[in-house]
Amino acid sequence: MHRIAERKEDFMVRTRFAPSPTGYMHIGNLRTALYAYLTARRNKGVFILRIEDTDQERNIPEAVAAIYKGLALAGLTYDEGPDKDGGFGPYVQSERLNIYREYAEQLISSGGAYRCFCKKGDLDVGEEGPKRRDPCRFLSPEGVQEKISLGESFVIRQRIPEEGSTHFVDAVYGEITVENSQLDDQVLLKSDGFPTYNFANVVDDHLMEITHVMRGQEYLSSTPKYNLLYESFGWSIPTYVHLPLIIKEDGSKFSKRLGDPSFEDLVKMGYLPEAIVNYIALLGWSPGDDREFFHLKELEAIFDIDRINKSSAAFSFDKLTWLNGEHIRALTPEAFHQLALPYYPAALLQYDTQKISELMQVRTEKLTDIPAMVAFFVAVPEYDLDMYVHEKSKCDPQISLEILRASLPVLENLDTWNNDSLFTALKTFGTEAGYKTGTVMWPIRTALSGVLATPGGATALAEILGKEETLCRIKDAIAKLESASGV
RNA sequence: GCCCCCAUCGUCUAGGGGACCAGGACGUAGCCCUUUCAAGGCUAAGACCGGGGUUCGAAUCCCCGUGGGGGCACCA
Repeated sequence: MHRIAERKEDFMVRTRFAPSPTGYMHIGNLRTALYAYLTARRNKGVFILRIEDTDQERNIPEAVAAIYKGLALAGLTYDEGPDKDGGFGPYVQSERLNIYREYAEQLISSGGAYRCFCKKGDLDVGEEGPKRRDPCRFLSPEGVQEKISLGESFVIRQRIPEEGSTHFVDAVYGEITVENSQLDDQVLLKSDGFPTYNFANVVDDHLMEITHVMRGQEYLSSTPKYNLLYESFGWSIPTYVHLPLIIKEDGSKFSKRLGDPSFEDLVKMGYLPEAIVNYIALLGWSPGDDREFFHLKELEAIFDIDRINKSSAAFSFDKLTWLNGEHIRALTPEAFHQLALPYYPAALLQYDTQKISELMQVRTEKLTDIPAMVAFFVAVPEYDLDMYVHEKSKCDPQISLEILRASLPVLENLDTWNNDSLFTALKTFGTEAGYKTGTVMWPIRTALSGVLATPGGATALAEILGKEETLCRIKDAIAKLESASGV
């Protein structure tokens, strides 16, 4: 039944992403998925999605959907998975219970495992001293039979050798050796018949012919136990690729529970999925040259396990924000416009939003910044008069009033209303009146926006606002300046 | 407590015995450009955890120390 198909491509790289359904995509998980995906793609291999839902108490309904959604959002397409049979299914662990039971029994027969009748927590390690072996591992076959017939529930535990040490080579961390005496007789099959992760991952990775087991570094120390399992079964050991942790800049854990964003959260915060993926790729891996901007497709061509780092990496929102800006600027104007549109207030639609987007694209770092940046188009906010003070433009409220008054007829008489004609007209006006261009533009820009920074200068704003609204706002500003100065 | 892992600018990193008085990026500061702010360009400050070895020579190799992280569940 669960026989391994004879494959010609024995060397075919097969990687897997095996999340448990928690309801969201943790940043660390996303990176694990990404690296596994990239390794498969780079080697023309197969990327598999497997759902690890062996914890009955922790399963969240709908959580599997979040996994699909997350992967799709990131652009990580899998070749085999629950909804994409590749002949190695089922790809959901709760549907493989009979398989685990069968292999657990096999292990008991070969002596690699035994039944344990202790109650939960009985074997908890003490504060000090070597951990003691489970008494049940020494139970006679008769004793076991007796307890079974009495209906006592049991778990199946791995029988770790008393002597010796276990050694393996990790693709990232190199050689690792652990004394067997340090390893505990971990539970393989729980009393509810479900396997533990520790057992299921070994059985599945073998049956699914995973060549590169990629996972977080937190599994590094239990890997010797998995090796012992592989050995007990007589299976060949896959290449292990343990990934360094992702932490925060203060060195603490990056955790959803502690309020740190998940992948989905980051997207809601205005980051582009592609920028997040790009950034995540660089947390723990480097291409070897100075490039930092990558599209997924480019990563697929150059990602290399050999260049994965050992030490944990801190997640920097600053750098992600910068990279997000890079990705935004790399978008076509139309693509950016489509992304920006949902962030524009309804009232903005009276204007040429396409043009607004053109001005916004180079200035947007996060999509969520957009509403605040365009709010003035809809309505000029209350602002202080010293907004008209600008040293570099040699401007103050007095001069501003002069300029606004004088430029009003210039604008009123302008027939062609676009950025170029506006700029030419105002520049000419300034030259003739003896003002620097900047001195003319500052009060107008301020009058039109009421804010310190705008996407585009005075004439760009005027073009978008249109002649009528522009003149109206300038008159308002004149009135405001007049009432303040008492003139 | 025991075991395992890690250690280059604040952060991400390049570096795998001489090409390093350590390179790039983010962030920070300044300048240029300029119709505000950005973007772009230029410049500056900023690191090999400490101590021993090995070697003609060490950021690179070894050992010890220190610091940080991870693991020791019928969770993954």
